[in-house]
Amino acid sequence: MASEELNDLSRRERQIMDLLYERERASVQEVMEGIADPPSYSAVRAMLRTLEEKGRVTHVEDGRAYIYQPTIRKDAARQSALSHLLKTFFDGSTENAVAALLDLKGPRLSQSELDRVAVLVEQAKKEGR
Amino acid sequence: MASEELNDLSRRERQIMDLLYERERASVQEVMEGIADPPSYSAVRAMLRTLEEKGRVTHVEDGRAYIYQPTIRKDAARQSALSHLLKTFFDGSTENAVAALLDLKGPRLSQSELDRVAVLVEQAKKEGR
DNA sequence: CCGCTATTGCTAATTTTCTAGCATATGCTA
DNA sequence: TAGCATATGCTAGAAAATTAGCAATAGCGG
Repeated sequence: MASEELNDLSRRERQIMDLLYERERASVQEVMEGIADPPSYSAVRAMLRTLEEKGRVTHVEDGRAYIYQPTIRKDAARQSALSHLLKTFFDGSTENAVAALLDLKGPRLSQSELDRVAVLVEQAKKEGR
Repeated sequence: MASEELNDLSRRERQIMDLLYERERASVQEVMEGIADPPSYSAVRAMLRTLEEKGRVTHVEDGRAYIYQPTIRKDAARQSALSHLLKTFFDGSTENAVAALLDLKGPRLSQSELDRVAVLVEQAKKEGR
């Protein structure tokens, strides 16, 4: 049961998938504009076609234009990416990951946001009983 | 000022870098064994050489064998990866990311681990004053 | 010392990725 | 309705990634 997550994608394909997850959906133009050091319009089209063949994206038509979006839901992709990150960089430790996360934005985290995070942790504690 | 993070690496190169971060350091053999659907020994060697040319890894000799490790420190690479993940999947929201993180392991998170996370959040709150 | 094994240095070939650009269709506007 | 701008469908080519395998060297066991 092979359910690859972020493997088997080439560099540019991954860039495109990332953008599609960030934006939820996008036209060829938008994909191209959203990528740093962007490939040509033509190249983006070709890669979206490839991704569609691989079953990673679908498109719907909006007028003449195609709007693409990932086939795997964002929350599933998220879990998978997070899981991989945890394994690769945090030795599987949720605690370490949270620490890094809090560190990342440092003082730019608002008190209220931290409050909400605290609530989440409380909830988890209760559920874990 | 070009400080690429995880771009400009090919699929296999990324797999290798991930493994090196996970293990901190590894021989060619270990890299090969650590990768799912592994490339040949020869291929791994070639890619490690490429990565070294690109400045992403260095090696030291251990007897006849080379032991490779990333040039960018784990904590820096971590921050960068986390930052990218946050942007791509969590709309930049630390809160959402923590929620997903707590969700990921669900009930398998120990009370004591949650306690330590709570402490981290408390600290962040104080520092943010 | 001799042969065996594991390792690196290379180079060349194959496969995959990435790109360009032509042909064609569709909607919009004057 | 004619012309323009913007899309897609293709196909072919160039560039990059991936792989294989030969030659040479170093250590080790007998």
